[in-house]
Amino acid sequence: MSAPKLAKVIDIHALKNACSNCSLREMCLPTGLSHDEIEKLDQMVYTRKRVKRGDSVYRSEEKFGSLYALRSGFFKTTLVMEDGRDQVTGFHMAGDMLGMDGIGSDQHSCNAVALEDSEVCVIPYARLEELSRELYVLQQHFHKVMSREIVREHGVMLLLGSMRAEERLAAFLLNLSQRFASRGYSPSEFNLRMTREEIGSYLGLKLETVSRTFSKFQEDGLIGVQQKNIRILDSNGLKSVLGRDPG
Amino acid sequence: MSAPKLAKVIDIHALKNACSNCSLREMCLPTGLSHDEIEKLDQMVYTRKRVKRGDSVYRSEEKFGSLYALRSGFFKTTLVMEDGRDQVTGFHMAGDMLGMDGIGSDQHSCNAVALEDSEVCVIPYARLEELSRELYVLQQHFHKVMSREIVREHGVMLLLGSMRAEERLAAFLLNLSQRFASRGYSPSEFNLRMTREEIGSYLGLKLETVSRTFSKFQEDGLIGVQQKNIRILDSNGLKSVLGRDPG
DNA sequence: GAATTGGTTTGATCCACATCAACATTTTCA
DNA sequence: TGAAAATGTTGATGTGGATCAAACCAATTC
Repeated sequence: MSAPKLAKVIDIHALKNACSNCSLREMCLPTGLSHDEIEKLDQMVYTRKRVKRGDSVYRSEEKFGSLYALRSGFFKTTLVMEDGRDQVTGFHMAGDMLGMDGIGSDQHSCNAVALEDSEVCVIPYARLEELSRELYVLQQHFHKVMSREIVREHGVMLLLGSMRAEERLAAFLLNLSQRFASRGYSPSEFNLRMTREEIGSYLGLKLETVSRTFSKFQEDGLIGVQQKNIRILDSNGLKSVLGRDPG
Repeated sequence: MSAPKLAKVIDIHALKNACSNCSLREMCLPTGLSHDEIEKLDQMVYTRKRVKRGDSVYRSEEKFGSLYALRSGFFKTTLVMEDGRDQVTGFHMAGDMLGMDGIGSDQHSCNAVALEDSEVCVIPYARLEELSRELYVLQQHFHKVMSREIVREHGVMLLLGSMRAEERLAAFLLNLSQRFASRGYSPSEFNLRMTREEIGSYLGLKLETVSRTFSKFQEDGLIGVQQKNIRILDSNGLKSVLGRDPG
């Protein structure tokens, strides 16, 4: 694992009205805000960072100062144990918010690593708190974003604690599919940005098990796999893998 | 599993200055607030509920309206899958905040069940949002509480995804011990409020494995177990179980 | 276009934990 | 108080996924 590198900082005042013009405004912070209110956001979100594949926006133990709205690209967040074992705690795509783990202790508690060249909007946290005291809708939306992160993690706990390998992978694929769909991409064909090992880490499985399970799903006609390219051929079939008797 | 029962509602205007006089004010919402500010909280938190063992403060799918500060007692939160499998997602004790899962979708996504007769303070969520726009310290503290819940869940994901049975149970005991300690109880002797099955569900293990592992720890002189009573005899020993080579 | 590198697939074997089963102990409540 | 129900312990056995090992494939790099 390489040392963290400095990501490039871009002044987006040049790109007049950052949030106002952003295609993600319906699924990001501006959700529900009026035009005038979004202009206030624009003043707060005044930098973007390019993050190259493999680099991180923040690392565990680092001082917390900002949240990051993922504008384009793909991230994983990871935790590392003292003995080196590490665990992927999430995969994140455009519109997702990163960094909320840092608020509670004023320092980050995981690493946010780009799985492809990405771009994030930097949201200085103090400014966000300030503005959300002023704009009710912003406050409300921010709370929802945090709450949903809690619920998402509940779901992962259910997956890790109660599901078998096939169920985990099916749930994973269906979740990805649904998230791509809600961003306007095809729910039935997409490219994985992460390796089998990263999928395994997220799902509490070894990479060989992930690979074998992909092959099994393919044999069963549920999906088509070719390296990182996934086609979902029978999404109902995948759904029925969940909660099915083993065997 | 019995149907939810109505918990008893108590008017705490009678108990003048609810939060002001509460012994938990240092670890609950009032943290960091001035005397005058706490008095504003008092106006917001105007009911308490007694919740009997086995009853719940809220259940999955129920409309969300309030958060609950756990004043005394002990809770578990659980998720239930369609096929009936269920997963304990957390154990909660005095000073903890329950219900934040409901904010994102305006309905609860898990069940909060009392493991012993308990008492919660009802915090109407709309009032909390309002007041936290007014009181910076309250806003800040509330955000920290949510963030810490996210971090806690990260920890559980690490546990479920990367640890072996002994490590999980050791981590569980150390966590409980530390939480009792921070509440002024003995970190080295306490009574479990949950069954082996509930521990197992939380840790992604079967109850037999939990029981065997307790016995093993006892043989190794790490803990003393007598049913629900736990004495931690060698907390460093327990710590060294974490991250140790299998065997 | 050969060689290297990082990732993936597949087979053979192993083991940690699940499952099944029997019994012991504690709690509940008639 | 005593019978039934719930919970906990322990042993014997089974199995899903881990581990070990060997190719294979795709993308870089020289």
